[in-house]
Amino acid sequence: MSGPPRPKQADLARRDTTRRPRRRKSGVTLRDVARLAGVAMITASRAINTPDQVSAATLARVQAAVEQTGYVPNLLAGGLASSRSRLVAAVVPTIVGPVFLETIQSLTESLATAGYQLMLGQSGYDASREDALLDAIIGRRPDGIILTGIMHSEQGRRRLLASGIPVVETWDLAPDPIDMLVGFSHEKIGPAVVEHLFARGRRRFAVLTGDDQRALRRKASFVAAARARGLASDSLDGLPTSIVRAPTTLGSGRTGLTDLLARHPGIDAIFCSSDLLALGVLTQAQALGIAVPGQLAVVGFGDMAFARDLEPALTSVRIDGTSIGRLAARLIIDRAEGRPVVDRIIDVGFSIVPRAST
Amino acid sequence: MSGPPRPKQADLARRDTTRRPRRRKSGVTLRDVARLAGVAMITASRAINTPDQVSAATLARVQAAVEQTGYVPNLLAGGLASSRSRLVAAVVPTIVGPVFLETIQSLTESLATAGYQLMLGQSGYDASREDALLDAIIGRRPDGIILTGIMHSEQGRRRLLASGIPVVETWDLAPDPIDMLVGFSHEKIGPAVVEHLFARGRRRFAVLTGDDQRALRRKASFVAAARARGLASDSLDGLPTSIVRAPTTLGSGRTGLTDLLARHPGIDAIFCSSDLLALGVLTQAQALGIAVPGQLAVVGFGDMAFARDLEPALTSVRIDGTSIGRLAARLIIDRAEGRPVVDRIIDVGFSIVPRAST
DNA sequence: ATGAAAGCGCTAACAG
DNA sequence: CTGTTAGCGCTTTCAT
Repeated sequence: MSGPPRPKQADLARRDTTRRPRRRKSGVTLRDVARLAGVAMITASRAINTPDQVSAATLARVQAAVEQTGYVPNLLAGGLASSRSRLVAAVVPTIVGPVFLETIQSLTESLATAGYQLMLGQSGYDASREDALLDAIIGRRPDGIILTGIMHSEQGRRRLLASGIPVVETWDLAPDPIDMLVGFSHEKIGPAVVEHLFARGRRRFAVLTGDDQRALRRKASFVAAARARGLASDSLDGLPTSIVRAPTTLGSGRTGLTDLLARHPGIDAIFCSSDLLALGVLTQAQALGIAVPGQLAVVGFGDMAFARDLEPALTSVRIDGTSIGRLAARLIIDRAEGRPVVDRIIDVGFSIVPRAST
Repeated sequence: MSGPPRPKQADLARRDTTRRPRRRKSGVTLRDVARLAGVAMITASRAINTPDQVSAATLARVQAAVEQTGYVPNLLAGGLASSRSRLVAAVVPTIVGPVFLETIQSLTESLATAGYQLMLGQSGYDASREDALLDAIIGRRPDGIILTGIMHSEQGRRRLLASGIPVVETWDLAPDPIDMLVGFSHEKIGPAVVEHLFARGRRRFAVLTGDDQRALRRKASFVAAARARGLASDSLDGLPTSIVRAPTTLGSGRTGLTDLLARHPGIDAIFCSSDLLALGVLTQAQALGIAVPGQLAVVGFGDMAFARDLEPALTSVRIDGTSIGRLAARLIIDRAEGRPVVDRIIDVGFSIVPRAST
């Protein structure tokens, strides 16, 4: 299996090295383009990246050479040389569950338009993998990191900080952001929903929620607001509550309603932590012959596209996920291009979209 | 605004250059780790990447140095040197619309487990951006590219081929794959659904479909199979059909049913090109007082999680998106690690999950 | 098991 | 506007 002995070769063409040069694996490089265009590599580079810095004639020759060779710049090499990877990382707990989809979508688009690519990481609900994920991300030296959802062990925060990479946290209004922030206050949502329901004559509230941190904070603010209105008892958690495992599903909405009704038959309004949960409640209410909104008012969260088309149409808390994505991308890009970032903390707010279900 | 004049500095510490060396932007490098551990860079590299090749004592020293410095390897540099980026690109038409979510999810997980990251690109429904996206992807020299959905201009195929990057096409069974393939036959689905409905006594079929290529091919195979059964007329398209714009929504399902019913009051079964569309049909049927499955049978596509929890539970064509993602990842990784790839074309098939709606 | 040298392909920093 | 030189941080190749 041993290869042929290395020939003691004629040294005419060699300088003073007996080593075999590393073989080139890939195809066309900038060197080839430059050679073909009859310019220096750096000139070819400028023609491609900053065409203004090059004469029209040169530009045309380089472009022709690119065309002819099918050259595609190696962004790994470019990134290494310039410390600008043109990569942005996004971390989501999980991609299923439609909550962050809009945000990822608009993020991808905004970034692509500016010449950046999105790298996607899922932190899962498992904290141990978070560390490996962070390494994988930081190791690629992205121009920015966008965090959606949880992911803030103190350890993680420190490593992000130490990396020096711009970070945007989203979908929340943390008291002490790592760097930049695009979000809204989960604490303000509960009171707003309470007022909405109260104004429509509801008095016996219940909550059906997933067990993730944000949803639980919305629930807490809902209960607190109800208590302030004198609508929550001091026993139990203050309000009839059913907590289901995240990610929430239509099925857990159905069982959740059944569960709540069994324990608290008198309720006349339910605040759900997702539209999917609310759809489950609607479905189960129909199956049980409970009139919505007649006997029961239902409020969702997220205002997914389907909410308006349900029967009855679903009242929901609307978060503008598209704006969140667009703004987060802008923050990162501004920072990467060296532009001043004016608002490091952006509150996109929320709204309640009133529909037939309340 | 001019900076201070460059000092004509003492040349003691300099060699023969008067240039200012490029400043190091980032922090800890392998050089620092190696120095601290008292070994050569390459040894530190081996300790990190191939620990078996290093003595236990050296390994411990390097690990300690890594720990102490907080070193995170620069994967851009590593990728450039080794021609292995450990990046895999996935192209989806759009991320909203839950069809490919499962696949992306399992792709991300499988890749992360093996030390690879996923880069996400959206081709949109716009062919002009496809080209820019391809450049952005190829430029990063990913170890593999996974295609879901459309995206095959002849031009695009050629560029992918020329790039030499492993490609996996998914969610289809193309006659002439670019490279590798994990999918199923859309053409076999129509006949299977026809048989399913026929066996349940349905005879007057209709189709409600999005206007994307795959859905239209499923529809065509459905119509052809119905015709073979003698259940399609030769007029029109052979069957009552309503085509809505992709991405499909609950709302277009509602209007689609209304539309179909207005033109063809006698239909007793509808094949929908997505579960969301089917949910819309169910919703509208309920609003119109049409009994499902009594008067109308409904079949969806995708078998989303919610299908089983609907009222009535939805019969749907199940595609194992998770398997597709896992298998696609394995193909890419096997190829990247130099393992032989045995099955370049994998048919994951499909199944019909019979539920109450038929 | 460890190391020295030579790049990977590109761009920053200067000098015309 | 164009070119020269020297790296970016890592791994390959060959040698010990």
